[in-house]
Parts: sequence; structure tokens; C-alpha cells
Amino acid sequence: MSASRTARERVRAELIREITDIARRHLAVDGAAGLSLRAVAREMGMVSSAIYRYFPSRDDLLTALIIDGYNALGEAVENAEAACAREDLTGRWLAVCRAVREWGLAHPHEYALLYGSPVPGYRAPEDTIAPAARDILVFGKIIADAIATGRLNPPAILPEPPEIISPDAEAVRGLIPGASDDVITRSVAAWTNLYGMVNFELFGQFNNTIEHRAEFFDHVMTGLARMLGLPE
Amino acid sequence: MSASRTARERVRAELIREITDIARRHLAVDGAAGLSLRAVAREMGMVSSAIYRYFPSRDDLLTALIIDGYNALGEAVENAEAACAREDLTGRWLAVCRAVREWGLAHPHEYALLYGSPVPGYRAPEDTIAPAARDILVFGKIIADAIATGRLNPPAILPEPPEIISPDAEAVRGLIPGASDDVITRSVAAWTNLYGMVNFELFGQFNNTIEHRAEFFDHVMTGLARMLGLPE
DNA sequence: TGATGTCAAGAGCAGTGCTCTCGAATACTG
DNA sequence: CAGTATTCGAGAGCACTGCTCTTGACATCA
Repeated sequence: MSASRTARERVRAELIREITDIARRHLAVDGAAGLSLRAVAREMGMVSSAIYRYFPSRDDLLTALIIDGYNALGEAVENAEAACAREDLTGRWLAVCRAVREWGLAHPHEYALLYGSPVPGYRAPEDTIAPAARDILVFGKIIADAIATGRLNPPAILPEPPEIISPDAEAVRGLIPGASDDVITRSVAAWTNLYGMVNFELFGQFNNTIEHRAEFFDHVMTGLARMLGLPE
Repeated sequence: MSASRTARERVRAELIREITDIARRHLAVDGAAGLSLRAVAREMGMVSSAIYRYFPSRDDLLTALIIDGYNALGEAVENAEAACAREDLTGRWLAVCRAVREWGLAHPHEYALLYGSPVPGYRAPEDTIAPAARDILVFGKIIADAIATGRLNPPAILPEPPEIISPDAEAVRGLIPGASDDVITRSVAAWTNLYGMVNFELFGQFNNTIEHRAEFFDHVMTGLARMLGLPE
């Protein structure tokens, strides 16, 4: 634990950072499939084999980028939501939605890495779970706040969720304390709708059809707020 | 146009079919990224360069698989919907939803090719547009039937869509004649929710959370039917 | 100073998409 | 029917990939 050892570790950490930075730039330009260890090494003035001292395989580098991506997205969502007045529940929900969409538009390849087709043969390790939940945590807090302040009134036009999904709802309840199965079901549905919209826009399904995408997105997300029972 | 020419063209068509069949099998096992022209050629007992007589590039082979995929999915949706009683509008909608989900579960890699992250550098050619719309056509017909028979009554809990998306709605109205902007907006939202759900399930976002997926899916899709205004 | 561990470099393996050339077989035409 | 034109499979080759292994230089520590 001498100073010299720390020095070595520091240069090592610095190199790892530089590698991921370059890799992220390549990812942003060429997408995940075009990410090449050799190209990253070339840009660093290293020989390709040296990279393997820092990332044992290409998948490990991808994992690092995925974790960074989840954190970047989560941070964007947290910041957007934190800028809203606490009592403006619908505004907080809309801020979350817009933050997801805008981050996706700004970083399409990274977004695809997180929410697009899984990379074949790649299995996300445990380390990705916590960062992946940052945005959901924010969302859950909004619903929980609405419940706690007695301001969640979901319109009674949906059937009750079937008994059998109760254990699943229970697993989600940790994020939304005090929520009924119905509220939890609506929340998960709204969440999938949010990401479904962003997916459709980013992956080209709206091409030649929906052109006023920001307005359309806002309108649908506002409707979801109503379905969730958030106040107008 | 003699018989011999037809003979050559026939063997050519047969070879193309065989290549796509083998490629589809490889795709189902290894995913799009693992699809290798050389491997396909090897399995056919050909030399790799010979494949290029039939598909000028790997992307062209991928395009063929994408078109086949859209057609297979579209056919599955058409068949499922055709098996329903015409007057059972909600049943027809649910049949469409389930057909999409079940086809996706049965062909995850092909589904990912259609609705997952776009393959980098790959641009879908015109030929894919028509097959890609087969499922949407079925869906549009259900809503159009509901309107035509006066049985579409969307609950009035959503805000009106903003004026600015009217041109987009107009573009969709070809699929759902007689629909208001509000109905069209709800339809597109429901459609994205359907695919958002299937994406989340197939791409792993429900792992360790939602385990009773068929039941959850059915419940959410039933809720969407209510939002669309389909009769109970 | 000498032992230990870390590192970059280089060669090499097996695989990829793709191009080009060269004979041979097939189809069309005078 | 004979000659020409077209199509096709085979093979070599280019540039690239991820990854492994060995070698020699360097810094760290006892």
C-alpha cells in the first residue's frame, strides 16, 4: 500500500478510462457491431494485444460501456426530475419521459446497447443490475409520492389484474411502497409504453408516418399520466 | 423464354431458397451478428465466393431474411385474427397481440432483426415496407370495423391530441378510415405499447421481475382494448 | 543488488466479408 | 449443328477481426 503502488494503479485506472472513452466514441459512430479492440488500440498508439491487459475480452469492454450507459441515462433522468417542483407530480413524470427520449436521441447507439436486441452470446453480468434501475427508481418515487400524498386516482376503466400476477407485483412493490396490484400493473405498463415509444422512434418504426415526434410523444406520455392516475 | 432458360432459372431460384433456409437456421441459432456467408456456403458444400453469385453482399442476404420475417409474422397475425368471429372485436385485437408475442417468443432472433436495434450501416430497402405493414393492416381493419359498426367508444379521459400532429394522423388514416385524430393517436400508442411489451420481454427487461408474462401481457392488452374503446 | 511482478510488443491462429481471375458447363444464335 | 455468349463454381488473395502466447524491458520491493 505504498505510494508507488498507488501510482501504478493510478496510471492503470487512467488507461482504462482512456480506453473506454475512445471505445465510447467509436460506439457512438459505428455502433456496437463496429466496435473493434484493434481500432481502439490503434488510436491509443498501442499494439492490440496490450488492450487485453485491461479488458480480458471484447465483451468486458462492452460491459463497461453498458454500465456507463445505464449510469449516464440514470443521471440524466435524475437531474431532469430533480429540477421539477416536488408537488408537480405530472411534471415530474413528463420530465422523466422526456429525459429518456432525449438521452436516447442524443446517444442512439448506446441506447440500442441498453434497450435494443441483446448482443448474441453476451450475458449481462450482475454489475449492470443496479445502474439499470436508476431510472426506474426515480419513476417509482413519483408514484410513491402520489400515493403518500393521496393524489393518485387512477380512472376505474381497467379490469382488475388477475390474482396470479400478485407475486410479480410484490417484487415491484419495493420500488412503489403502498401501491395496489392495479397501480403496479399500470406503472409497469406505462414504463413499457415509454420505452416502446422511444424504441419505435429510434429504431425507425415511425419513419414516413409520425413526423411530429416530440409532440406526439408528449401527448401519449400525458395520456399515460392520466391512466396512472396522476393529477392534471 | 425457352424451357431450358426456365430450367436454369429454376435451379437458381432453388439455390436461393436453400441459401436463405440455411441462413435462417443459422440466424435462429446464432443471431444476426453470427450469420456468416462462409458458414452457409460450407454447409451447402460450396466455396464461399460462389454465394456471391446469388447474394451480392451479406446485407442482401439479411434483407431477404428480414422480408421473410415480416411476412411470417404478418401471416401469423393474419391467421390468428381470421380465426376469430368478426363481431368479437376485442377478441380479434387480443388475437393479434398474442400472435405477435408468440411469434416473437418462437423466433427471438428474427424478431430482433425486425424490431430490435437496427443493424449498423444497414438501410432497409423499399422492398421491406409492404411486408412490414401486414400486421398493422390487420390491426387497422379491426378499429375500422369497430368504427363502421358504431361500436368504438373510447373513454373520454385523455386530452385531445394537439393540432400539429394532424398531418401525421392523416397519413395513418389510410389504414383506419373514418378515425378521428384522437382514435388514431390512441391506436398508434396501443401499437407501440404492444411492441414495447414484447420487446421488454424478449430483450430481458422483465427478468427477475415479471414472471407470469402471458397473464401480465393479456391483462395489459385487455386494458389497451378498453383505452381504444373496443367493447367489453 | 537481486528477485518479483507488470507491461508493451510482436508473431501467429482461425475466422470474417469481399474481389478477382480462370476454366468449365450451359444456353442462345447464325 | 457449330460457334458464340453467358453463367457458374473454384481457388487464391486482401484486409480485417478477436484472441493467445512468448519475449524482453521496466519498475517495484525485500
